[in-house]
Amino acid sequence: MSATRPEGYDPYAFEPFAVTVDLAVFTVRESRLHVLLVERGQEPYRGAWALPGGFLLPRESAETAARRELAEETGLTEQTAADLHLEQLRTYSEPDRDPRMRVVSVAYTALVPDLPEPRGGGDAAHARWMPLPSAAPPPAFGRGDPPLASLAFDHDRILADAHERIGAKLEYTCLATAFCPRQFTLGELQQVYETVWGVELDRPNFRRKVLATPGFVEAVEGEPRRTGGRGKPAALYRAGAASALHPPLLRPEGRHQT
Amino acid sequence: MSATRPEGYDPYAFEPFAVTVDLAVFTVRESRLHVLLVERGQEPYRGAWALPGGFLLPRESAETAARRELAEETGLTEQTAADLHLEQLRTYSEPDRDPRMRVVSVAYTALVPDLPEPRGGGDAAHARWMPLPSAAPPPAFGRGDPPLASLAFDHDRILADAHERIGAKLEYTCLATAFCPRQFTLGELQQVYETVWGVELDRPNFRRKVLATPGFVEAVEGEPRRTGGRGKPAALYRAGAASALHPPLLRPEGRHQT
DNA sequence: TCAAAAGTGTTGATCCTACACCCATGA
DNA sequence: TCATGGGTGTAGGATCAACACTTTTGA
Repeated sequence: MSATRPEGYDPYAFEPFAVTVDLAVFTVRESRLHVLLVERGQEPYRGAWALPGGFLLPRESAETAARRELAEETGLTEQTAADLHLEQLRTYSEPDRDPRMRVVSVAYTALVPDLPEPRGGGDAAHARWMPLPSAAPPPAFGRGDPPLASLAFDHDRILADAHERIGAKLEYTCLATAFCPRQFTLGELQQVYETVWGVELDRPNFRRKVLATPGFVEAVEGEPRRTGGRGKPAALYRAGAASALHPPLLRPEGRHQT
Repeated sequence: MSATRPEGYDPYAFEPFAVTVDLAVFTVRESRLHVLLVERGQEPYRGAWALPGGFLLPRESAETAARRELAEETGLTEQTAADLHLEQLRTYSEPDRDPRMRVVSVAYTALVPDLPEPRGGGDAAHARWMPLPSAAPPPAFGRGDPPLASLAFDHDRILADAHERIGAKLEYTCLATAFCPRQFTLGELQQVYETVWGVELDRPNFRRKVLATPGFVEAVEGEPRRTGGRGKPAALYRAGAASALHPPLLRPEGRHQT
């Protein structure tokens, strides 16, 4: 894809690349951030946990492949999975990241509401939601932190990058609602922030901030109410049309560091 | 790269993918944002302008390939090019983005100071700095805007994505300094913001904001001074160690929109 | 002496934080 | 009636935009 390609370039002359997608699928349950992992049934890394993923089909874009894998691994229909938040993270291409052959992987991050236990559509028999350490993720833009766990391939690194990214994106986008069910209370939305960031937020201020941002959430008309346990029932909201937060909702530590 | 790979997977059984890197190299000169383009010498899109780029060598990561291409196209030594800002943008993998074969491209964004005219190291005989329309780029998170120009392949889209990304990143990172030479004045730094965003900023406030952010810039000791034309000579600074801006430096329009 | 760019000061508006306080519900 | 979570109010501090003003240079 360049002016520098030699005239008679033959794609078969090079060692072929395989292209895969890997998914970091996050959810919030029981005030913990969880990621969807699958247990590998074969070498290499047999028995190790890995991010779900798979090869691109011959006429599939990475986006399409990621959406397909997401549906497969969560056990949802493609129809339902089409509504889930999915975004490209970055591409990993170190030559030896897979010991067998040259594999370039396009990693995606998905945010889903608390779903029923994954029942794989065949392949993903050993899929599980794994809680992440509840410590706050490293502040954005710092690399080189140690891996969180010990996953197959370079999936520790991918997971750490994804974790860091969503923490940063909560600051200046509305995507926290992607973790919530169709209708949710402001308390539930606040829990998402507190869980992902690992901090406590002031409820009155959080409420004002969210409601003051046009398009972040919309009140649900018929005033049904609902409770998270006991206490006063809360008003219900659904996600609004906005995607960016202006001005951003900064992490409390954010304002005291470099 | 997944538990779903069949046991006897043969990479040669699939149509092979080619993997390339494409570079959106930006610079600021004469108060205009410029991008480095090359003229294609062969079909398809012969005679059209395209982003520089090329194939991954067999044992090269995308990052390494991008760094190598950056050095080649700018005519700098690899040594010098190693200091330039280079970051992954995203990966483009639509099946028909190249009419000849299946090509997956990892796009990178590079920010460079105002360099001498590119004298390609052989391949890039027809490289040129092209000014971008001086209108402000679309605010972050809005997609689906019309392409800026008419480049080969899907390079319009890549360029638009890169343009949008750097506009957004100036808000919450320190990377505006990547556009400046080793030593620069605050006036030059402000010009970078004004050029990329297409707005005018208040000089006193800009100055205070930059100096109040620890690690953004460092005063150069021996008080040499320098002028941008006429007027009072300005103090010189160099880039600091910080990479993130907390709190961010928001675009003026940013605070009045959704 | 004038234009142009650097740099300092000030003021009023706005935003944010940290609270205090009341409301509605289940046990 | 008490504990729990939802929701409103408010005062002080920090931040910021706007603009006036001084300084230093080249022409």
